[in-house]
Amino acid sequence: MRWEELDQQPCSLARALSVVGDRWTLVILRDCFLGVRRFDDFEARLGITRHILSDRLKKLLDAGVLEKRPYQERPRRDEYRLTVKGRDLYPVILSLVHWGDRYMADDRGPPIRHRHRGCGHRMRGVLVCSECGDDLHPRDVEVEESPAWEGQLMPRKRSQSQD
Amino acid sequence: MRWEELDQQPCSLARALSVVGDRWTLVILRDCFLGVRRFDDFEARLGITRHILSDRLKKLLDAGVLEKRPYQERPRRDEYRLTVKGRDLYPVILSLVHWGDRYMADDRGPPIRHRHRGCGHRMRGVLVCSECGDDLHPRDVEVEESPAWEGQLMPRKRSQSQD
DNA sequence: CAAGCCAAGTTCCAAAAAAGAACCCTGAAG
DNA sequence: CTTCAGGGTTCTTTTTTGGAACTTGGCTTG
Repeated sequence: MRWEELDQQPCSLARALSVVGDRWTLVILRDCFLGVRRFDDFEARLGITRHILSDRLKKLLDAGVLEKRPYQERPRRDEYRLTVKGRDLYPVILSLVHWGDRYMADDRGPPIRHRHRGCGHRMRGVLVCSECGDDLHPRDVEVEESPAWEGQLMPRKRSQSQD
Repeated sequence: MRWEELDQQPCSLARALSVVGDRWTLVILRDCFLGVRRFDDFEARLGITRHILSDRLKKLLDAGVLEKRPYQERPRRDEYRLTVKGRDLYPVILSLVHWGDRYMADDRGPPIRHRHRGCGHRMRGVLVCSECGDDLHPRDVEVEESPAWEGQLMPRKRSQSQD
């Protein structure tokens, strides 16, 4: 399968990755969440080539994850800002950050800490069930195919141990 | 910056992406969470070349996200399984799936539904504060540099509107 | 008024990674 | 002793990146 076909797969993960699944897009978005908005600032912070940066920003605009807004006229300059669609990627970013904090930190510990303004504490993001509020673990989640894709999604069964 | 240098960046997101940030790794892991464990099954389901699949599985083993376990002797055969480190990527995967469900679904709706065994309801994963349990939104989270990286992480300030 | 400068990109070329297909190895099984 | 299954590796062609230089429009400075 070629990368461009990924957004036609019957899988929301594959489709999401067709937007944010390449090597640089999520680091660009991390900077967006930190308040970076201008081309040169992205370039300076990311150490990414202008070529690739330009291409990725364009794709994020096309995908509706970022939008351009003028911050001055004459000369016209635009900055890149997260849309609502883009802001909704926050759980993805924060989950990745906490995974990195846990498994990839060196002896100096995690480089960034998060504090929740609501309660004032240092915290992590935790994934919970939208209905009952309990923590979610993979084994507690049952997946069902939507009838529209009957038979195309799930792995064929092998006799397999449950651990 | 070259891709291989990403794991030395003082940023947990960059380090996490040095493991799972390429085009195929997260789709491979999605299948792991669905119970796929064998080379040929991955190949058949993913439509990925054997070459790349082999390379990615090897990298996931090196990273400690997957492990090989024998499921028979004579001839010896191994399967790939998630480690605890790998299972801890579940929030990332589920967040991406729900983002895809919301923004990338076609008229047939999301291909897969999730049910929480704990409460029996169809649900989404929601990100909440580990301390107070409230929903997390980017604006409610304040980031602080750890003293060990003073000055290397945050964007330099520009006078900028807050929206 | 020419010479720079800044933000925001493009263009061009060489190097690296991915796609696609064919081939290899090991240990049964017929 | 030929075939098959599982689990890869090799080879060649396309695509993507990396790196650096060039462009464009409008200030600004001497």
